[in-house]
Parts: sequence; structure tokens; C-alpha cells
Amino acid sequence: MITSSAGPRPADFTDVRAANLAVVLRFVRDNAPCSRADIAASTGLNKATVSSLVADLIDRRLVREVGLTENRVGRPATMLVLDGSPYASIGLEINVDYLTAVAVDLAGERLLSWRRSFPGATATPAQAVSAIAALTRRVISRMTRDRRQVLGVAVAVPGLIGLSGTVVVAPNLGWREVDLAGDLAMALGDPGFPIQVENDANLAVLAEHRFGPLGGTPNLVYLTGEVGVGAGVILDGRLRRGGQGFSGEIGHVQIDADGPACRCGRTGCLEAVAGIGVFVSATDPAEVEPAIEEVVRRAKAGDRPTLDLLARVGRDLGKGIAIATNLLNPEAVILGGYYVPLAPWLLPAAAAEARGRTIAADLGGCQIVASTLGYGAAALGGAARVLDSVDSGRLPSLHAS
Amino acid sequence: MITSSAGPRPADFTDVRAANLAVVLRFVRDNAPCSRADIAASTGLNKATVSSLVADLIDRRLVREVGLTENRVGRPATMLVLDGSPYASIGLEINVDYLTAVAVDLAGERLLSWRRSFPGATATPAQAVSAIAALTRRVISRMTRDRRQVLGVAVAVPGLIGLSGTVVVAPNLGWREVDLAGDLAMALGDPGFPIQVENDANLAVLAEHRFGPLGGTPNLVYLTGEVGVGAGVILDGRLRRGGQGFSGEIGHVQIDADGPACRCGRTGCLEAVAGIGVFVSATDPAEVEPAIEEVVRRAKAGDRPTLDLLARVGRDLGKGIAIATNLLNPEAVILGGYYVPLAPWLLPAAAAEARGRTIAADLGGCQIVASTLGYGAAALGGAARVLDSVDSGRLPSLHAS
DNA sequence: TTGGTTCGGCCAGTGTCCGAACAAACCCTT
DNA sequence: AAGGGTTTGTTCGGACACTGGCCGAACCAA
Repeated sequence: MITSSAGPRPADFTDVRAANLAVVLRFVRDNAPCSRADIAASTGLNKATVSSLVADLIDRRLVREVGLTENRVGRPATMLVLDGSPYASIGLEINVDYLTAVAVDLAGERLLSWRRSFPGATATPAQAVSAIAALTRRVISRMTRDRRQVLGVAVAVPGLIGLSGTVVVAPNLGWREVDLAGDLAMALGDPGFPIQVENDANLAVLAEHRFGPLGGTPNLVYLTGEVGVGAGVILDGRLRRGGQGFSGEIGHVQIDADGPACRCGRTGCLEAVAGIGVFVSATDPAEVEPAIEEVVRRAKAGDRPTLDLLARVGRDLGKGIAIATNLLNPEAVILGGYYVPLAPWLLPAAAAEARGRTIAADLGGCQIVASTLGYGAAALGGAARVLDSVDSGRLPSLHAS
Repeated sequence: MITSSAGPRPADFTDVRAANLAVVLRFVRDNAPCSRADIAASTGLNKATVSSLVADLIDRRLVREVGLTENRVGRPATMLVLDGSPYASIGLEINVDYLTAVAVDLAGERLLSWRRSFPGATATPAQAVSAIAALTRRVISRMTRDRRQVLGVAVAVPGLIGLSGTVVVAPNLGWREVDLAGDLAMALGDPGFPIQVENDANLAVLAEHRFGPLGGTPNLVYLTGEVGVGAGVILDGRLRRGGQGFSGEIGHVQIDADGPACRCGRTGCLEAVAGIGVFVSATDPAEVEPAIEEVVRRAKAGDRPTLDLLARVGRDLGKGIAIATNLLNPEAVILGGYYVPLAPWLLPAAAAEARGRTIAADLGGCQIVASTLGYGAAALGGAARVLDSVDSGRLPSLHAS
């Protein structure tokens, strides 16, 4: 498919080939197992073309034949599936208190999922880079041990990330102007694959877009539920990052002019009134999880002050959600992070409030749901980002190994 | 250029051809007059290919040779320019008190610009449709009289417009569920060109993107300054309309919980605190323009209450702008409508307020400016929309006439 | 065994782009 | 005035990718 947008770059045959390879690859991903004839019939490509494309994909070991159909009229079809085995995509997530690493194969199957503690709040950027590089190296060597070629690494960082992958500022980590992508590439000795750095909410929404129950939905907004609140925005099927990469910073939009002070110095910011910090006064990040569990316990027990607080936070969250629904009209707003365990109590209030504040009827067709991807969503999104670049036509070819 | 996104549609040669024709056409638009050799050098296309593409464009009369260069070493180049003469693109704008019609040629030259009064607030949709159709017919016959082929018509309507072009609700016009695109096509007797209906802010931002001083900027937000306030959002070079087409409804985001009641029933909406209604208590739309002129006069005279009011509205507007800069990080926010004459007083306060409320430094690189396109911006945007479809590869060919 | 059906490979044909060679037109130098 | 250098735009053959049609292979049903 050629959408031929602004870019001055002209098209040629390789583009056609790449586009069609990607079409076939996506079809196999979505409809595996399927035959060449299925692909031809559904995509409109000629049978001969499909055969050629599939042969190419098999050469690159992106696709594999798995056997023949039986008990059907006519010649049996050779079925095709995505071949996950020779490649791996790696996602990392840096957080205040832990690092998460996820690797998936081409089909999206999770190959590993590691979590290790990490002194994000106290480590210097240089120390952090070496810790991250060490973890990445271990993941990479695990992948190469399994004879997998690494397609790329994407790192999720909670903060403002420039388009080139520099961390402009990450308040929770105390970072300013850290060229994480460059430093990491240096520390890894210039590996043969790209290293990307991206905002955590942006990667989390990519994870939802690829792996979540609303996968494929063209317009999605993801809200991170941590001490900070950030948004990842997918519109028309692609992540939208704005002019400098700073989109999605909904956490410091003012929700309540009379609200509490925010750590940013302003008052009544979304994250001050509806961030997880509302439930957790402690500053030690290690205490957040038990504190949230305690809130859940009290809410289940019907503790009135807890339920009132949850309802208020839900309403304030709904005000923030209404901003997104009014301005962007997505098909869904997905709540992530610590909002997930609290969702049974937050969602009704948030949905009601957002509904009342959205000018389009019925939230403009938007549903508000809790994420089902669990804590490593941003890391998983990093892996999704790498897979996205494959899906959009940048197909890998096997190195001599 | 092939971006090969979600669509299952495969690519073939016609796509390559269309993409490259569009590349050449855009290049000629931006660099006219230029030679075939210039095009080849700048786009990377082969000289032979450029010759073939240009011949095709000349056949379609989209491009024209205008003469030879002189006084230069080497063979003189035949210069190419966009040939505006055989085509026209029409934009219409429906407002409470007037209709605007604009026609432009392929190069963006304005061919006509009409404005006629229109009882939008009182007319029934059927009456409105016939009035609009009558105006459109006059524009079309004027174009055909000039031997121009009409490429399309796009109509700007202040309200929620579904993706299919139905007016879901237009409060100022009192419309609900009007299939304007269909009715208009019917009234015009199924002409051979597409008729589109779109939100006025969405079309206005397209006008800015194509004709404004910030033309080509990939991320733009436009704010209409009427009694209602709406936003048009361009991200990554294209209009983003959301899941149902209802994006940009920033007018009813709450800015001040203690603010005045809004006509939507809520309180403190952006359009209640920073809409033009703040300056104009009258309900008759014909009184708006003189009222704004009076405000300008008083502000120029240094009238303290007026200046204070302008400063307050500017600050509230800045709060709304900060929502956009935080969430979308555009390169620019453009103020339109009646904000334009008031801009000298509104802009400083709005910029200062937005700057203080945007988490990214320096507004995330965003500039806040007043539109320079004048009142017919949305109508002009309608024409821009039609031209956009040409630029993205849907090239017209001359009918037998 | 025969006929019908489906699958996938093969081959010629078409359209598009690319590289190289070439003619045309001009300027500048001798 | 003639010739060399420079730039432009066309022509030609080649490469590449998709298309359509044909055919053999493999299976089921009768």
C-alpha cells in the first residue's frame, strides 16, 4: 500500500516488493496457519506473486511451512506460519526501582521476561547506563545462545524523550540531557541492530496496539498509572509524537485549580489529583506496590474513606480522560500501571465523569478499559516497536552466522 | 514514497507511478519554475523517469512548459510550472450568518472568493441545503464557463461531522443528523466529482497547512475564535479526525471549575471563558463583528477594563493552549476567527500562561501565532482538502469536453 | 479408474524505473 | 569562426516485479 505522503522520496520497485512482503507477512501473522492460495485470494495479489513473496520470506526464515491440509477436496495446501525461531526483538523498561527486559519472537511469543531491582532514583546516568547495558548484554547473549538474531532494542524511559532518542529530562530518575541511545550503543560496542529510546507511555500504547485485546484499533490513548501520569497516543494506526517527541504529557494539565500542589511546582495537575501518589504518601518507590495492595484490600472490605477517595480520584481521572476524548476522539482510553488493580473502583466514576464532559454523545464511541498486559507493558511495547518496523517493510535478512 | 501501513492492500506499479507523479507534481509546486534536470537532481529520480513523468503530467495539463533559460552555460533548460488553468477546486463554509465560497486553481491561486449572507440560525436544513446548492451551482457554472474542470467540493460546517460526511450535530445551525454530503450531491444531480463535508476547524487547519506562513509544518493545531471554539489537529502532516471524526472538540474542556455557565450546560468550558461570546453579549450574529471592532478600538485607546478583560481571556486561552501543547506537542498553535483582530492583546498573555503550564521547556518548541488567512479560512481549507487528494496521488485526467 | 477440484509452479507479457549513451543547444576560449 | 566544454533532455537496452494463463500434482467422490 502506497500512501505517498509528504516525503520527497520517490518510489521504486524495491518499495513495491517491500510493501507486498509486509502485506504477506502481516497476513500470515493474522491468519496463520494459511496457504499461499488463501493469501492470494484475500490480498488480491496474483498467485505467482504470492509464491515469489513467500519464497522470499522463507529464505529470510520469517515464514515456515508446517505441513499439508487433509480431508479436503482438491490438492492439499501447504500451510504457512510465522517462523519465530531465528529472530528476537528486545524491549527494556527503566523505572525508579526496577529494570524490566522482555524478548519476543516474530510471532509475538514471549521468549523471556526478566525483572531486576535497580536504584534508578540514586544512580548516576553513567551507572544506570552500565547497569542497563549489562542487562541488555545478558539478554542478547541468551538470544544468540538460542541462535536468534536480535532485530533491535527499544528502551522505555519515564520522561521527555527527544525524537533522536536523547532523554531530555526524566524527573524520577534525576536525568537531564542523557544521550541514552548513543551511550547504550557505545556500551554494547556498536551492535548490528538499532537501539531506540522512547517514552514509557508511548511504548506502552504500542504494546496495547499490538498485543492487547484492542489490538489494531487505529486510535488509542494509554494512561500510565504511576506516581507520574503520562499518555501514549496512537492516531490512525501510528504513534504520534509531536514536533519534538514530547506529546502525551497530560500529567501536568490542570484539573483542579484549587487542587493540591504538584511536585512540578504547579497546582492541581492531573498527576497531583489522580496520580498514584494520592494513595501513597511514602517516597520510597518500593513501598508503592504494597500500599496499593492495601488500598485494594480496604476497598474490597468496603472501607468508606477508601471508597470515597477512589471515587474522587476516579472522577478526577475522568476529567483528564475527557480532555483526551474531546480533543482526540479515540476508540479507547486504556488505563495502565497501578490503575489496573484499582480499576474496579476507578473505572465507573471515571467513565461517568468523562461521559458527562465529552461533547460527543456516548464518549464519541470511546471505551475506557484497564490494561491487561501487566506491569511490563512498556518493555513489551519496546519489543512491539521493533516488530512494527519489521511489519512496515524493513525486513531482516539472516546474517552469515 | 511507500509507507505501507496497516491496510491489507498490496502495492503494484500503478502505485509507484502515482507516487512518483505526485512527487514530481509537489516538487514543481514548491520549486516552480524548474527544469526536468532540477527535478531529477533533487528527487533522486532518473532523468529518463522524470521525462516520462513530466510528459504524463503535461498530458493531464497539470504542468506546463513556459520557455527556456538563457545566459547560462550548457543547453538551455525548458522550465516547468504548474498549469492552473484547466482545473478548479471549490471550498464552501457554512456559518450562522453567511456562506463563503472559494475556488482555487491547482497552484493555489484564488479564482474567486464570494461571501453572501445566509440565515443559518433560522433556516431549516432543507432550506439551507438548497441555498448552498444554489451557490455551489453558481460557482461551478462560473468554473465551467472558464473551461475549468471541477476537481471537488468540500464544505466546512461548524459542528460534529461524522467520517462519512453527515452532520451529527451543529448547535449554532440547529442541525441534527443531516446527511449534507448526500443531500448536496443529490441537489447537484450527481456531478462527476466528490463532495465532502468536514468540520470547520479541521478545514481551517488544512488551509493553514497549505497556504499559511507555517505551511508544511507537520504538527499544527488551529483554534477557531468564534462564539464556539474548536480545534483542528494536524499531526505528522495529516489531519487527524479520531475514531468517529469528532476530534478537536476542545471548546468544552473545563478550564475553570468556578467559571461561568456554558450554553452546553456545563460550567467553565473553554468557549465559555475564552470564546468570543465573552466580548459579545448579543445573540444576533450580525452584531458580533462590530462588537469586536469596538473592543479593538477600546483596547487601542488603552481602556483599562477592556485591557484587563483581554488579559484574562488571554490567560484562559493560554490554559486551553497548554492542553494542546502538553498532549500533542505541535510546532505551532494558530489562532483564527475573531481571535485574529484581538491577537495583539491576547497573544502575550496566552503565550505566557501556556508557557508556564507546558511541561516541556519553551512550549516544546511551539509557537503561538494569529492566522493570516482572514475570515474565509475554513472555505479555503475546503479547497485545500481537494488539492491534498490530488497531491497524494489521485491525479485527475481531462474529461472529453 | 475417471472426473472434478484445488494448489502451486512455470513462463511469457507488460509496465516501470534505471544506467548509459547520445544529440541538441548554449557559452567560452582561441 | 571554429572547437571544446557544459548542461539538458531523449532514446535505448536491461532489470525488476506483478499479471494472466497454462499445466502438473495431489486429493476426494463416484
